[in-house]
Amino acid sequence: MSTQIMQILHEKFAYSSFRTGQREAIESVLDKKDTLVMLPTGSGKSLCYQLPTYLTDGVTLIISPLLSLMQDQVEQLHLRGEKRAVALNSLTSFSERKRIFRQIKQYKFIYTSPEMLQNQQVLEVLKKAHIQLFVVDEAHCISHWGTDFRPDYLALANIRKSLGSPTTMALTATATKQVRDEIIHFLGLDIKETNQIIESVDRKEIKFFVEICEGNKNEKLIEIVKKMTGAGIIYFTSKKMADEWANNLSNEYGLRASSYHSDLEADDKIKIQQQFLNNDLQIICATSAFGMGFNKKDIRFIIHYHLPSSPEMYLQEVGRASRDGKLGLAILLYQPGDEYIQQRFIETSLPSKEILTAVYKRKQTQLSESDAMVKLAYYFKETSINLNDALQAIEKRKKIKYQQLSFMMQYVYQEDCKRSYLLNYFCENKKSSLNECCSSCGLDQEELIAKLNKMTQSYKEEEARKRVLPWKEVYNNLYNNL
DNA sequence: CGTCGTACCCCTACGGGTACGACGGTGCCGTAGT
Repeated sequence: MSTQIMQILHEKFAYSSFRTGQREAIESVLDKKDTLVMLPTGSGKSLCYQLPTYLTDGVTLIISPLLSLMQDQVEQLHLRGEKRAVALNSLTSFSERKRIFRQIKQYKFIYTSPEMLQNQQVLEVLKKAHIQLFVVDEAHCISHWGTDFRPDYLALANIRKSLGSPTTMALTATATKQVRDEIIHFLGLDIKETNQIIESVDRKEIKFFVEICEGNKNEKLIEIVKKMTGAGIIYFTSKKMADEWANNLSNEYGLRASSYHSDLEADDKIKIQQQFLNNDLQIICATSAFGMGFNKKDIRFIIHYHLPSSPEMYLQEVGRASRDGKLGLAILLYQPGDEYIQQRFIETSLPSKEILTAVYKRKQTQLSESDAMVKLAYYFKETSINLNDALQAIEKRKKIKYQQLSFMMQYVYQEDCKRSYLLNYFCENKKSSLNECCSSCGLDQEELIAKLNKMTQSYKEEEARKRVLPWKEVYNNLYNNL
């Protein structure tokens, strides 16, 4: 088996060795063990399910949170010469869907959404397909989004069961012990039998800073951004602010900036990502909509204008910097009162007592079942025998969210090592004694920025060296100079 | 918290001031209607 694995790695993926965790994950599912894999972003998680797919009969079903992610993965497989990959979602045309249904058994990789699996026709077809590996990509979404605004994520255990309980693999980059337990729970896996492959969430190359502002946050943001020459993301908690700042930075300060949030059309999202990748844009002013599945190697700074909802969110967003393994800067700008937005989100994102009561009393006339909040209420109804239990469960959820928020507040005011504090949340200890670690460890921001800018400069020079003039251009230049 | 929209007031006319309340974020799918 071992030589077979290496052979596939070489032939299909053109790699000669594995990165940390990959081999273990692959061997685990080949051994038919349900597996939870937590590897840092950009460490090749898709290989963990793609490779074993080639060593088994049958189909691998991948549940993915975003349409763009599905399209991306399918495209990459196609480019690698794997034609037996397909995405089954709302973008699939009726005729295409019919064709997929007809030849379902011929595919090796089927990508779909949790919502799509609620469609009985889709499920019936998949039942016939002999799914041998059930994969949940970005599995923290089960816990984060499922319990929040995409309740269909919570139905995956039943789906999995009705597909004959295939070997299951959940992949994520950041999940606390609690979130990992929830993933296992909502997939209907046995916690003792599930093999967990966990790597550290620490990204040593990213340096943490917190700036506590007293009414001068805007000036502070400008001050920092003006110094930066490399690529960066500024995260906001409001779409409007993201738009305003993107305009402000480009019109007033001549920076190449654009905003990114859920109001954008899919085409524009792709366009902006592409421009950022090509360094046609230097700065993205984004809401939390930006980043999942996005892989730009040389992002040098991540600034948070608003307070993130949790340490997980913060590490996810910050983790988009420094994929090249070189230095990166993470700055959180905090102004007293910033936590109120998050508090409001907590208070309004769970079903109210009124909705819950209506659901329990089946007063369906006033309820639209497509409403995520109502669906979530139904979920609480299914899992709690009576209304009081459900209300208590909701209170418990709220409490967890408040704990996460208060952890971020403590992070802001933490005078000891910021990194250690974040790692503690993930039950990890800071391994090496990093002197150059964070603002609490006495790291100098100016010096770091100078280093980052130097790095960006050498990147640009390298790119310029690589850029050899195409012969046509050379010819035209010569011709024009005659 | 900060911002923005709306209702209301004043009391006669269209407009300015203010007080109060609402809102801020993440994505699938399907269906109605163009």
